[in-house]
Amino acid sequence: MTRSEENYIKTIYHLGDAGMHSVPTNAIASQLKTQPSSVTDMIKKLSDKKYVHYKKYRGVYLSEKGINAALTIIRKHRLWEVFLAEKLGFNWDEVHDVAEQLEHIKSEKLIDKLDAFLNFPKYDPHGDPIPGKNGELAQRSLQLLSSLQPNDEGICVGVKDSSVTFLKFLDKHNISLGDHIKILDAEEFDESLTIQIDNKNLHISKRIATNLFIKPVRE
Amino acid sequence: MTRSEENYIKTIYHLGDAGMHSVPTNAIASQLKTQPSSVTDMIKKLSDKKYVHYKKYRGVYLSEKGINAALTIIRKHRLWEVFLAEKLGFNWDEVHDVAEQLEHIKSEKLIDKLDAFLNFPKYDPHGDPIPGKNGELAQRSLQLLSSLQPNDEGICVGVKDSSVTFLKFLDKHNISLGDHIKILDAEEFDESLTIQIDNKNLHISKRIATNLFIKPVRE
DNA sequence: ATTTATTTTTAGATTTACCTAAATATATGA
DNA sequence: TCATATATTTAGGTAAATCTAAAAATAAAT
Ligand SMILES: [Mn+2]
Ligand SMILES: [Mn+2]
Ligand SMILES: [Mn+2]
Ligand SMILES: [Mn+2]
Repeated sequence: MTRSEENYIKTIYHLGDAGMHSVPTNAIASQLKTQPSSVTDMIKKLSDKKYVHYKKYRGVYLSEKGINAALTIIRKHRLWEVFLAEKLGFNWDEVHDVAEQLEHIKSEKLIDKLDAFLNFPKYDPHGDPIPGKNGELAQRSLQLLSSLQPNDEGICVGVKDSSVTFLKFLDKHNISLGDHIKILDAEEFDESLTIQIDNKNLHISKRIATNLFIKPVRE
Repeated sequence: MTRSEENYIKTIYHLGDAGMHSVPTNAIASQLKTQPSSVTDMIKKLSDKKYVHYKKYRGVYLSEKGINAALTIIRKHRLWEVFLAEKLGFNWDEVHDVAEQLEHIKSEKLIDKLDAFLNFPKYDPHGDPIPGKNGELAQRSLQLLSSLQPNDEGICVGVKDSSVTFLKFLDKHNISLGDHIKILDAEEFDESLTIQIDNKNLHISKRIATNLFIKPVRE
């Protein structure tokens, strides 16, 4: 698999919700910042190679083979992110771009050894689950912070938006994964929330609340 | 710089003895397993970009810019080799191929952090010096084992041939870098040597002796 | 100094991953 | 339903890095 093929497969996986539904050509094009015609070309190649199912004008979705390929790349990407953050001291907003390169290194042994070296982590620095060697994905019961009610409590376990700006915003307000969060008040007007985090009170907008994953804890 | 350009620069550096003298087209072609005509094409590009000095039919040699580029790539290659061997437990005959891929990852921050994580190593697993951030190369006084006389002693600090077969041979006979070696006897007929290593006596052929670097120690 | 052999370059193709512009299919909405 | 808007594909092209075959330059050998 070429680097380009890998990037397409990964993109189709993410856009198609883990290979569940089909993905329109234009969505892939805008994600990869290429022209739709380039996507059509590549889709044909991936289809010939049986990574995707494709019917003209009907979008693509990943085959079993394609899903496995995607999971392998995502596994590598996320393990490298853990390495960069845990071992090299990168901030969580810096790991993604470098991991985009490292994910294409071809060596099964390297990934297995890296996995062991990192102590078989289950989640990456953004709280996303790391697929196992055979593609197993940890599934957690988690909800968006925005869906909680006053007095609900939980642990912050992931970010939905992992853009640099959002991650830097969280840093600025001292919100990190693992933090215990309790909803103190919900403002009906703008759906903003007052939360208790790290024993301090914080008022956050709806926008923020819809991008933080919480694992609820029984009071 | 593209990956291909980097590979050419690195090859020219090695074949031209650290950029000292010029390198014939065919040498580059056979090293990179490409056709001489492909080399000519690339050389023209590298010349346009001022990485090499080139006169038709006269071979190429690296410019100052080219030497710096080469040292950067070699620095990355060797740091990754140290990482693979020291941190991930790769054997020294397995690190090179993976490092060939890792050396092309583009992130200055990554390399600086990796360097620090590894505790600023001066040599790679084969005893080759690791260029510093500004291209400084440690120079040691070292000679080939084959050049020593009976009763001379030294520390084994590097391999000249770092092919998988030679490294595996050394493993088999328990020869590793850092070992103290003393010449017991030199056979004039076939230039083989009897050496004391690790308190055991070993008889080695000329071929072996010309591929081990020794740092002599005063008796 | 010629001839012959070797090395290197040129000329012209090929493959991959892109692109633009035009054609065509699908979706939307009056 | 039929016209219009949008999405997608086709057709034809480009740049990078390769290749083969042929031409030209250099080196080696008589
Ligand atoms: Mn990422
Ligand atoms: Mn991530
Ligand atoms: Mn190496
Ligand atoms: Mn090495």
